[in-house]
Order: sequence, then structure tokens, then C-alpha cells
Amino acid sequence: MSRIRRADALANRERVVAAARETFAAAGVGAPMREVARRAGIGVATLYRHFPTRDDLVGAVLARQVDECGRQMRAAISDTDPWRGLAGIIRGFAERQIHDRALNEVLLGSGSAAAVFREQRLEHSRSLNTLVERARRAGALRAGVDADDVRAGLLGIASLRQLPPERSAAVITKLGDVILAGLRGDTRTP
Amino acid sequence: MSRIRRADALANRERVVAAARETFAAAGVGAPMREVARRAGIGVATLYRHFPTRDDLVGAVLARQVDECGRQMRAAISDTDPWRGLAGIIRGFAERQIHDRALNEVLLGSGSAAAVFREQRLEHSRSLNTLVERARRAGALRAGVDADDVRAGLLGIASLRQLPPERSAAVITKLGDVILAGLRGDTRTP
DNA sequence: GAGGAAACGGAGCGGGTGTTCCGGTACGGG
DNA sequence: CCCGTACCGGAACACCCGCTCCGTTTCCTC
Repeated sequence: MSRIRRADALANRERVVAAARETFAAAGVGAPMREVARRAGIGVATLYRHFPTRDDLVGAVLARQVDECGRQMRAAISDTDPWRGLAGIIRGFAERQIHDRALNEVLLGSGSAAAVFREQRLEHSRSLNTLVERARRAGALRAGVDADDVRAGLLGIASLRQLPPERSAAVITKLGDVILAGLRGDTRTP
Repeated sequence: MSRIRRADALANRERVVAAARETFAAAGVGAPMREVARRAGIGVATLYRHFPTRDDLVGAVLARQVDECGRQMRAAISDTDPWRGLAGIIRGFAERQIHDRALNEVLLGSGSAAAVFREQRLEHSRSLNTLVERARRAGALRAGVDADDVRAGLLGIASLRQLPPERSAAVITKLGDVILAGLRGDTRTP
């Protein structure tokens, strides 16, 4: 843990993580390492010394957010209204997608960082199954909808970050609403 | 038109277009020019002589398909059932997305080739407005749905090609169904 | 079939990125 | 306060990309 001894090294490590958090949020986990180093005000060699692989850096940046995600999932499962729980997760996912590109890349496993949070992604996936099953039993879902439909929706939302940023926010929100309506069992506005 | 005189040059031009069609369909209109040249069995200089810019090549490859698209749009507008017309366009878009990545990139203007078919994209957009308006008047759409919701859906479907190919096909189809359900005014399976 | 123009193709330039090497810097224990 | 060493950072290597230059090949005409 505290293998780093000198104070400047420790401070630099912190600066790298902070810079990577901003950079990855804006440009995804595939953002250039030089850009992260530049934003942190250090050289790229220093970055590589602290984090030998990109996955190490991604892990350090997202560990806390991924945990927070899991907590939201468990809270949604405990919601007394199954549909509200599921809809909240989907809306939260869309919201997060708008201002943090990195986290969803990891959750969906589309980046090279797929293996970093393998355990957490499995739990995330299992939780989603539970959420959908609960909503289905409660009659909140359209007939025939399963967890893979929800995943397709989440993937669609996440993929929209490929668009130019000024368009993506509005489109992500709109697509989220359409998908919620498409999953739901009745036609009242969700 | 027939400014190309020598037979070998004409044959090479054809081979470039064929190779570009395959390459762009698989990897999008941003695919490496070297890859197109390699697939055509010629050097990159020859490719650039026939098509000085990437947009020239994209134009030559997609002109016919874009026209066919416009024809489908007009046919959908003429459909006696407004919902069937709109749903057919969305399903066709998803189907096309699965086996040809290039065409939808141009239609949505997400690539660098946005300006190539500017005229056709405008017509496409106007046709979509008409389709949606017709469906809305016929009561086939959920309350509050507008053409931008449909566009958000199309963008979501198109963006899914970022996924690894073996996943994208199934997910695209699923998302298409969810979106159709989300746009439609009642809950019967569309 | 010989000559010249048309066309070809690979080497190469400029720019970008991931990753490593090594001479220089400055922290901190003594 | 001093010096060893942990640490730093820019230069550099290897690769991929768009695009161009120029020596070589091939076609077509006469």
C-alpha cells in the first residue's frame, strides 16, 4: 500500500489520478496518456512509473465510482416499487453517461479496461437480472421484455457518447425516455 | 465522364470502388485508405489518383445506396398505414446497420463524410419529419413523441456498431424492438 | 514494334500515439 | 548541511495514419 515513501512521489500520484479522472470522464478510458500527463503537469515517464499499464490507472480512477454504482444497484433492488427502481437505474445511467464517459465504458466492458472490474461487472449484471425479474413479476414491463432488452437499451445510451458532445446530452436524454417507454408495460408517461 | 482512357485504369477504378464498398461496410467510412488499396490489390497512390479525397471515394461508393434509401423513404410515406411505414424505415435502418456500417454514418452525418450527401440528408430528414407527423396524426405514436425522438432512436441504433461485431447484430435488433415499442402509442407488440 | 504518354506503386514526409531509456533533479535520513 | 538514491522528465523508439513524390511499368497509337 504505502510502498511510496517520498512526499513528492505521493503528491504526483494524487495529481495523476485527479488528472486521469477528468480526462477519462471527458474522452473515455482510451484517452492519450500524454494528455493525462500534461494535465497533471508531469512527464509521461512518471505516469508510467506510478501506473505501469493503462488498466492500473483506470482501476485507481474508477474504483470508488464503481463501488458507488453497486450501492445504487442494491438500493434500487430494495425499492418498494420495482419499476421505480429499474427506471432510476436507467435514468442514472443516462445521466452519468452525459458527464462521465469512462464509468459506463467499464460497466459495459466495451473498452480495453473490460477485465479490470470483472468481478464488479458480474455483480452489476446479476443485480440487473434481479431488478428486471422483479419488475416483470410486478407487471411493470411490456410482455416479452427481458434483461437483455434492458442491456441493449443501456448499450444504446452508452454508445451515443460517440457523437459530438454538444449533441450527445440532448440525444441521450431523449433516447433514455424512449427506451423507458419501450420497456414499460403501460402507456402512461413514466 | 469517360475521361479515363486506358483500360487498366478503368479496371482499377472499379476494383477500388468494390474494395472500398466492402471495407467501408465493415469498418465505416473512416477506414484506413491503405486497407482499401490493399484489398483492391493496388498501391495507395493509384487510389488517390482516382479519388483525390476520401469524400470522393465515399461518394462513388454510396451514391446508389443513398438513392435507394430515398426511394424507400418515399415509399414509406406513401404507405396506407402510417405506423407500418415508419416502423419499416426504422427496422430497415437497423437491418442495414447490421451489415453496412457506412451508409448510416452518411445518413446521420456522424462521419467526416457529412457534407458529401448534404442534399440527400436534408431530404431524408424532411421525409422523416413527414413520416412522423403522419403517424402522430393517425394516433400511432405515444403522446409527446416527435421526430427528434425517432432520430435519437436511430442514432442509438447506429452507435451500437461501436461494439464488437459478434455482439452488435443481436443487440441492434433488440434495441430496435424496444425503440419501436417506446415510440408506439399502444402496448400491443409492434 | 517503337515511342511517348498515361498510369502505377512503393518509399517517404509529417503528424499522432504507446511505451521505454537515461541523464538530471531534489528529497530526506544521517 | 550533505550526499545517496528515489524520483523525475524529455528525448527517443516503434508503430499507424493521411497524403505525395518520383522512378518504373504498361498501354495504345502510329
